[in-house]
Amino acid sequence: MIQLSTRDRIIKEADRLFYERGFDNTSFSEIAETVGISRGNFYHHFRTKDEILAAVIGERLAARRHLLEAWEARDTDAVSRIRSFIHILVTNQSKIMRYGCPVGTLCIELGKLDHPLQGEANKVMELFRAWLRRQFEALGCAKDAEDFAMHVLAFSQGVAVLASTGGDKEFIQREVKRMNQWIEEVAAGAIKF
Amino acid sequence: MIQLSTRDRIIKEADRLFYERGFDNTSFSEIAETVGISRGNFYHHFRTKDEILAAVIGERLAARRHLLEAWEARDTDAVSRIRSFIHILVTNQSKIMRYGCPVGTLCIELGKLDHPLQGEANKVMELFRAWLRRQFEALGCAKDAEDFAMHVLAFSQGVAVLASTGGDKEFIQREVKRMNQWIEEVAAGAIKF
DNA sequence: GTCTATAGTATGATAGAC
DNA sequence: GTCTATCATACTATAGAC
Repeated sequence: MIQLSTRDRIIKEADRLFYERGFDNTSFSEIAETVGISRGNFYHHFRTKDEILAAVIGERLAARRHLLEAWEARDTDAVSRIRSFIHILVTNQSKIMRYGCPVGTLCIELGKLDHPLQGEANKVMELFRAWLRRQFEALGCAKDAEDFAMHVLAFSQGVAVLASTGGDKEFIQREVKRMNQWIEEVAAGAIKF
Repeated sequence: MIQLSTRDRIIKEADRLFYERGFDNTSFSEIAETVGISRGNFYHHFRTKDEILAAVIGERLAARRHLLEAWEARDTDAVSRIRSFIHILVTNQSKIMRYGCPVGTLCIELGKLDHPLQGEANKVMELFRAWLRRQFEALGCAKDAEDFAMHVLAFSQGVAVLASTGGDKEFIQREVKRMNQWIEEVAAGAIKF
């Protein structure tokens, strides 16, 4: 177990707080307090709030990239890979039921704030979309791969939103089952549109 | 054209600003400025920020209730009614592509703020869910009506999130078409799960 | 009902000692 | 690298004149 640098500890806690409480609603004081350093020290590592947001988004991008690569290495067929993606909803069930999807909620918030880093946050969604698209292409859905990728993404976002506003575990599991069934039908060539 | 009272004008503008910029990110000054009154006068009508949020949610609840009643009066069959619900995505296309769904984004934001009025905001989602459930029951899906209602809600939320983070008009229309097709299959009894 | 003035607090951010 | 001030600003909210 390697000791994280102060900078990395800040990014880690900011990441968590931005997710759980929202970016705008999280203050420097809160992050500093959680990390266990003073506000002044905080500014030694990050000069502005946008700087730490950029670092958090960068970290999220890298983490997701690694995750997708790991699935690509582990799962040999495209169907299993897409199922791995969908399974995030089950793996992160309890957090999603409380705070929704970290990617979707940040994109939405930055959009409303008209924040300059909105485009950066959207890149995480982009990463998923492009990866899913490649999987559907590998499945032979050349023409519809983009459409199918967007459909899977929209599905996962919708489930996350509803799970965090009154949904229960069973709801998530039912929807995941439904989506897995849809994937099977797509793979079998049963779905044209 | 009846002249709105100052109170109603405040609610109307606050509703719009909460949707477009978010609740927390909208200040009293901004609302007062938009309405064209002073901050002091604002406090004559609403004493706290939570008071105006409660009024906005109450107004939204009433408006949606009327909308659902109007559809129930206009559309005689359940399939048409559910399609009317789905069609909101097309009707409000341009705003959804910018700010997402007013209902979903407020619920998510209040959740992260751990706001006391979170439950009130969720009631709007609840209203949709119960209405959709009744439509599916009328369709003869007694056992699965709740599941199907949640599925339609999740679908609409997912499309709204993705449309506001890189989606285009065509994406919304493709998904609406896909969902309408699914409704037809449910009505025909082709879908069990 | 509408206004001006102002209190009190929290925030993002800086300066400078150790 | 870490800390203790400190600043300027924006915000919610109140008091009181007209």
